[in-house]
Amino acid sequence: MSVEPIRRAQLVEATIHEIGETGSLNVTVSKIAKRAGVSSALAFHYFGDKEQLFLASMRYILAVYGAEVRGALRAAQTPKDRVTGIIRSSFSPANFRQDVIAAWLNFYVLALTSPEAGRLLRVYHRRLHSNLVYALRQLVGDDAAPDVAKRISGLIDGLYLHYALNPSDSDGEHAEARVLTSLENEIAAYADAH
Amino acid sequence: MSVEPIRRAQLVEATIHEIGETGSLNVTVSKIAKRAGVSSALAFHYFGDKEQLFLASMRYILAVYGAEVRGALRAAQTPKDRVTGIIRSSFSPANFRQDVIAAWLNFYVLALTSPEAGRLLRVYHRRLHSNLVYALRQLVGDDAAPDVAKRISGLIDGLYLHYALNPSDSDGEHAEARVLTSLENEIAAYADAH
DNA sequence: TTATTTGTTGATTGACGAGTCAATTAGTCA
DNA sequence: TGACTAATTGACTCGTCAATCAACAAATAA
Repeated sequence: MSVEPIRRAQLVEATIHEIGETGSLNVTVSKIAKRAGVSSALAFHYFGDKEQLFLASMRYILAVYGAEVRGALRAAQTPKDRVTGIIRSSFSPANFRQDVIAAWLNFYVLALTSPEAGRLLRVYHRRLHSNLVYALRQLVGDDAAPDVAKRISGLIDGLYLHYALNPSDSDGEHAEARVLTSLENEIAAYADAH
Repeated sequence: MSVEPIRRAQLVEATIHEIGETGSLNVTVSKIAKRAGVSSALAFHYFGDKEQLFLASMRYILAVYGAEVRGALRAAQTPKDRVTGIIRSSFSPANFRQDVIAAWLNFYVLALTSPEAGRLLRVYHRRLHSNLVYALRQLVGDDAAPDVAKRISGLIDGLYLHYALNPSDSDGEHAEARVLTSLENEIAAYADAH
């Protein structure tokens, strides 16, 4: 069988590592290729240009995250399990690796100008939102679910950002616990209203 | 009187504009200088290097934001006014300008590797946090205030991010309203507990 | 007036990096 | 074996850009 998928995976992983080390997209394709053990020309051969290489890396990160969420949803017994599963997946160790954090922040910046990056990001947001809405319906009602979902997902991303930028003052578990507390607040607020 | 402060301000503003247009820090000092109507050499003369020029721009943005918050706090009559004032300042039009958004996101990326940027960001976070805690004490009690503040500030940054990256699906007022709703939830949760 | 400080720039450099391409090697299969 | 395809690279191009510096202009002081 062909080596292409292997090389692609090597290059994607090298890209993530390299971005994690320098903290920015100012990484030369040569360095990435060297880390992957191939020539830079090969990276261009398989990915066309640097942006595509980075986008492939982001798709990989998103795929890993998506798999984790699906696993949590599959294991969930109750509606609440579903929501907490999504939240916990968002704060899983995989997402808190230094290189994954760096990739995310640079992805945000890229999304400002690259239509393709913007699309990819919006797909992720929509999926997260619809997963949350679906799980929240039975907890806070059909009407409130979309708004609650916005608040939960906003909090997830905001606390993730805080952690990413100041790991010393809060760890992943803290951040996760904070979101879960907000979830309780939301459920309680709904219960009161009924 | 000397022209230095004028030139510095021109360069800072030009930097912010230029970053807003390209969406990234990949802006040449020459372009910035040209927009400011001076030579690139002058920019280096006044700021030393590119990073310092960008950090000066961020300090400017933070100063504008800080002034807005102080104004809101000064005008506040009740504890709740104080909190809503902070929240509203965070979502003020000044913060939603395309160039300010771009500056913020790039600032986050830079904070990953530049100690000076990291320090500056942490100063901002601490100030926001302590403002919130102070205002929240009378609303949710001394014990809960710090945790509530973390959730509110997380939500502010998260929703700001969402707006920044997908302006079509939510505008600034929406985002602001969502945070205010969460604030009500927090206050209600505290009231119930007593 | 001359001397001195302040403001300013054009020209230059040195390093780097994305992307290309012609050429080589390794693998496949008839 | 030889012919064909896939995988891979070294060397090169072309452009870019941060940073420097020597020199010039303008204002200010003596």
